[in-house]
Amino acid sequence: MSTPRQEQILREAARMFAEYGYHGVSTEDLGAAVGISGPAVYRHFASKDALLADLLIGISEELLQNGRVEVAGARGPDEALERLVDKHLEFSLTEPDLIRVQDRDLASLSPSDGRQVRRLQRSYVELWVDQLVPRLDRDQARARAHAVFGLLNSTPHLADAASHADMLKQMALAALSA
Amino acid sequence: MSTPRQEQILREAARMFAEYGYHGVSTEDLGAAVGISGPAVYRHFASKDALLADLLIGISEELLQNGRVEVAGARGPDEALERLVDKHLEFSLTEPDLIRVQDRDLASLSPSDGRQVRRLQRSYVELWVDQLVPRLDRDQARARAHAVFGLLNSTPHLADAASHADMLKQMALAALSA
DNA sequence: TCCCTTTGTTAGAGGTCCCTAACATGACTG
DNA sequence: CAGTCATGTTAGGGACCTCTAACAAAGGGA
Repeated sequence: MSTPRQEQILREAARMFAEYGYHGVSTEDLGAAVGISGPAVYRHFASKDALLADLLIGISEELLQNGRVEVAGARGPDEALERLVDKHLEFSLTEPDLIRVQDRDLASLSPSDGRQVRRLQRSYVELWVDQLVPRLDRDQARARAHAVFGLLNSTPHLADAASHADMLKQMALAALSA
Repeated sequence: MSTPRQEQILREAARMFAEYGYHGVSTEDLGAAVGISGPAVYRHFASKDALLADLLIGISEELLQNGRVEVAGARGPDEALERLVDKHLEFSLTEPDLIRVQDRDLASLSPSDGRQVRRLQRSYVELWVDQLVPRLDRDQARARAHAVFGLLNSTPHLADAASHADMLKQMALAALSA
């Protein structure tokens, strides 16, 4: 389904999109990053749009899938929230570029791909909201979830984010319970 | 120093850059947003780069200036932190577009403008860090400050952020004390 | 009244970008 | 060994983008 070359291009694309934005990176840049010409990228992706869609749909699906597994494995909402925080943090520590691209270049997707990504993201948010409803109404819960995402997704701004993982987890849990 | 027309263009530019990114908005788009042609924008700004620089330097200076005033008016670090949270939140509620553009399109600035903006941002961070050092070492304090910025800057993702201002403040304070 | 400044217009130069066309080459496969 | 497929290459078309040039019109002194 996905060749090594494709994965390689996607990884470099994530890095460059995170820094310069989708429109700030040319197909020539993308090819050069993996040692091929610009047009050769089209042997592996139908279009630059499709490449971005692959990235964003992939990350959205992975986040949602991870989240569902954690919630299913938890005994109750409190444990579920702690596991969601752990998993989300792990993701944002290992893939800060993808985290950054996801909310940065969503508007550059085609309308149909944009809808799909937003639908996946909404499902992921609702997963968190479901664990918060025992204590809050859904509207507050949604705002709280987004705020915690902002906190956990701050890792791209940190030089050595991994060394602060524990602290970020404690901050997130404190914010969830405030 | 700054004409009404310039302010008008800057406001529309912030809105469009926040949504599509600097490279995703053309000078024609910028002009059209205020009812003039694309080239007419150059009667008010030397270049598209200069326009972005105006935006980013302006917001960075305002944040830093606001922060300094709050810290100077506080009796101690705890009160200073609460006032910093209040002011930052007020800013991100009234100017979500600028908040978004600031960390999104920084890489599109000229090297020299980029340095200036990063210097201002660093000073702002250190303002927070200074209030946290009684309890933490500077490295942890910096990570904590960035995480709280992420939390407070989540307002662009919220439909009706203003109605959750109180909750966001409590979350931020809890995260600072965790 | 005349001229200068300000702020707009359209035309277009020069460059970049996405993507296709046409061709090359090496590895399988019958 | 001939043919096909996968994966590269260079050349270039057509669109768009930033910015300049050349000109117009309106307002405000001297």
